Amino acid sequence: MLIGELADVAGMTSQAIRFYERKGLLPVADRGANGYRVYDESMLTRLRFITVAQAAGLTLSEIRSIIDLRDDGTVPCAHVVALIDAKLTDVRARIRHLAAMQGELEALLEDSHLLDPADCADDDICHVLTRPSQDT
Amino acid sequence: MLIGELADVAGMTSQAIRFYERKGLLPVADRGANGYRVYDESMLTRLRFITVAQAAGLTLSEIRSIIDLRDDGTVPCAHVVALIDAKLTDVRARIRHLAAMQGELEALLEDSHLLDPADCADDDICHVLTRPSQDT
DNA sequence: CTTGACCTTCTACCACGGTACAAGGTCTAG
DNA sequence: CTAGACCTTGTACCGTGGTAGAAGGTCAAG
Repeated sequence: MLIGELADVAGMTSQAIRFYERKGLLPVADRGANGYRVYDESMLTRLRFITVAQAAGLTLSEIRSIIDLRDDGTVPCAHVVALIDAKLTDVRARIRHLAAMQGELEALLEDSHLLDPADCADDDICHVLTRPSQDT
Repeated sequence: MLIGELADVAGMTSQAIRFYERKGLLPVADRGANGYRVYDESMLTRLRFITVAQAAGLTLSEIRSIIDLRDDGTVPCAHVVALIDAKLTDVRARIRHLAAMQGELEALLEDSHLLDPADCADDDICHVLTRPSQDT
């Protein structure tokens, strides 16, 4: 299997596969007599793992840390659970942060109805943004 | 007022101010006889506006679009309201996306309790991540 | 034997918001 | 006059996950 075919099956581009290899997510590929990378089925499993892990919100370096453990002969389950746990904490924090921002944006929109563009002073740039923080 | 003093008052670094100038968020500064940038109070208002707008989640290029309108003599309120509206839609979508991810991560953690690391197959990399998508 | 579709490497680029450093000029106090 | 604290410019770098393009080698079909 050459890189292009593998890429098609895995639903990504050849460049992405080379990129993953460079990043250490894939073993350095075997080469054919012509220098072309040659793959077998097991590589597809790996690519699918990467895709699934990415969908779970893990970064490539986190995924790499999992793969490194596995390649070292360690069962990575505990590490994966720790990563997922940390990611969950992170996601919850981001949701809180975005929810706060959502509230602020809604308040800005709300207040903007009460403001007359004719009153928007030059040195304020725009009172829709500057009033709320100054009035509160 | 030189750039360092302005930076101190505005709570940012001199480099950041030069960066904003390069990005067109600030007018090209007047220079003293020695070539140093010289600022007056009005620049502080501008920097504060940038800070407030950033806190509202606007990007520097969005902030620039507001400032450009103001500098063109147009009252930017309507544009600002449109930006805030779009940002709100964006924030809501991101929250939905993160909430979905949160649910998936919680499910993965939940399921991980039922899995025995001893069963984690080599070619799976780790079943904590791969099982759910394959079992479902 | 040429055309087209592959493959190879290397390098640079995208957004985002700056930060860091180098090499130089300037100003003020002692 | 010199040290230290400013200022100037230009350039490169950080992380994230790739994409794009150049310049070349390879292979199968016609």
